[in-house]
Amino acid sequence: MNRRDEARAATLAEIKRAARRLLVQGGVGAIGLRAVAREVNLTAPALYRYFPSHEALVTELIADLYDELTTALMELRCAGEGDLSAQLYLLANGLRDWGLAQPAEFALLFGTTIPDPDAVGHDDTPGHQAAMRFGGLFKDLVAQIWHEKPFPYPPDEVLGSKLVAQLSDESAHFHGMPPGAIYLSLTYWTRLYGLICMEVFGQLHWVLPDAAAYFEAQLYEIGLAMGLDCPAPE
Amino acid sequence: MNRRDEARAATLAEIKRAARRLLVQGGVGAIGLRAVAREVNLTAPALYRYFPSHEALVTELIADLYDELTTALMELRCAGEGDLSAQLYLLANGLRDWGLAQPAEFALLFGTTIPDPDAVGHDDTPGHQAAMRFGGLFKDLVAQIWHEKPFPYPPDEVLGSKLVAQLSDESAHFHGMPPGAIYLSLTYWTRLYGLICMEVFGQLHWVLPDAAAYFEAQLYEIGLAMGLDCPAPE
DNA sequence: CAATTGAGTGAACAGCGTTCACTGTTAACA
DNA sequence: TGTTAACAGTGAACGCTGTTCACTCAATTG
Repeated sequence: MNRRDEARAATLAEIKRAARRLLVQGGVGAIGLRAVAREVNLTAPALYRYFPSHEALVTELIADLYDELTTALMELRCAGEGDLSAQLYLLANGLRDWGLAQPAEFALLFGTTIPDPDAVGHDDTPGHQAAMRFGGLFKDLVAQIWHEKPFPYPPDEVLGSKLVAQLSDESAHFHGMPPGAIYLSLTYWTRLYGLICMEVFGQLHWVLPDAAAYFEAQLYEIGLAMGLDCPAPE
Repeated sequence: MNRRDEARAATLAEIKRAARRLLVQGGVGAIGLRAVAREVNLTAPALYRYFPSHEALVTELIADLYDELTTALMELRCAGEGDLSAQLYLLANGLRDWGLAQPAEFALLFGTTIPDPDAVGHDDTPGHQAAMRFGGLFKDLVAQIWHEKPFPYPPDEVLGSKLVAQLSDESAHFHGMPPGAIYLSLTYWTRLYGLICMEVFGQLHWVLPDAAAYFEAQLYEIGLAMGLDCPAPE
């Protein structure tokens, strides 16, 4: 490790920290090259020694945030050792709290990422892998819940063959759960995920001024459906 | 109506059409003042005779899109005359199809709108009112379904007093439905809404390559829960 | 017919991402 | 140890953005 390499690593970390600071303060739009450069006492072109483009900087920031959120949630889950019900609550509330506390970061990860139809095969980007690790959080927990005490699930007939085929392909990621159980898990996941997104993005305030109680009720409902011993809300 | 006023109205409509064309082709980022101006054979400063700022242009475009989507869905609902189950399917699938067909417009309406904590009192913007009219679509349908054949709903005790209080405040918008029934309706709405958002924004492809079958199953489940006679999927 | 309103233009400003020629400093090799 | 190559960083510039301003010309009004 050269002295130059050390300086480089330090500067790179400082750039990321600055970018993140600007993101929190002023949203994605605030992450300008000149703004970041000013924050670390550099000029804008100097940043091109560290990132090939502005977009690359933001992309790397996204991957970092994903990793950070994932580890934070993993630690949170570890806090509820043994009690799977508590772990579900910790995970769901943890994600919600994180989103509500830092809407800008949350939006960067989960908001409005219109998929490029052309970009199909690039599943090896760090952002993609980080997203997969994040998704694994929920899959692992759900699989553990199911293997410990399988909850009832709809038979293949009511789901339709096309859906069952897709769910079966996902079976490996869900540690061998049957399609019906994966379907239910997916339902719960999309419910929580959609709920949090809507609340953070203000799409829920049209109808509910404070979504906390609603979220709690939904989480309770989902926990019950998974056969967990959940504390009744308020 | 002067000849000048006519020309003005025509130009304004043409500007909106051009902006919309650019939106469809290249997303929100493509709606540049110079790009729009070029499209209507004007210069960028000329647009300031019609809109106070670039943001105002986009905002007005949003309101227009809301209105257009709302009337399109209303017409779609009218197509399923009498059959409430068919109307639910038409509405849900209509919104989904609209979002999938025009992701850019969909993102503009429903994506990543981080609410400004300061801007609380401005509930009189055309965008807000358009959004309310849009929300009314689902509320009206659900209320009609419930009044025709009330579906079972959880008693107030299991929901918690805080949530019941909020739901009761919404009772007027749901044509006098009880809190428990509103709660269930809200659950179905957020499920559909979240599902469509996630699919359009590509957050569902991580786990399901084709979300059509999944959406159909969810819609079937929801229809059943509302006590409707729904066609079983495939 | 004269005065006024208003649409539209072209130049300009600050800021954006990005490129390029150019400085020093640091690391590597003879 | 001296020479050379690699590298961080700068300042100027390009084309782009939203926006403002002085100005022109046509249409409306009195």
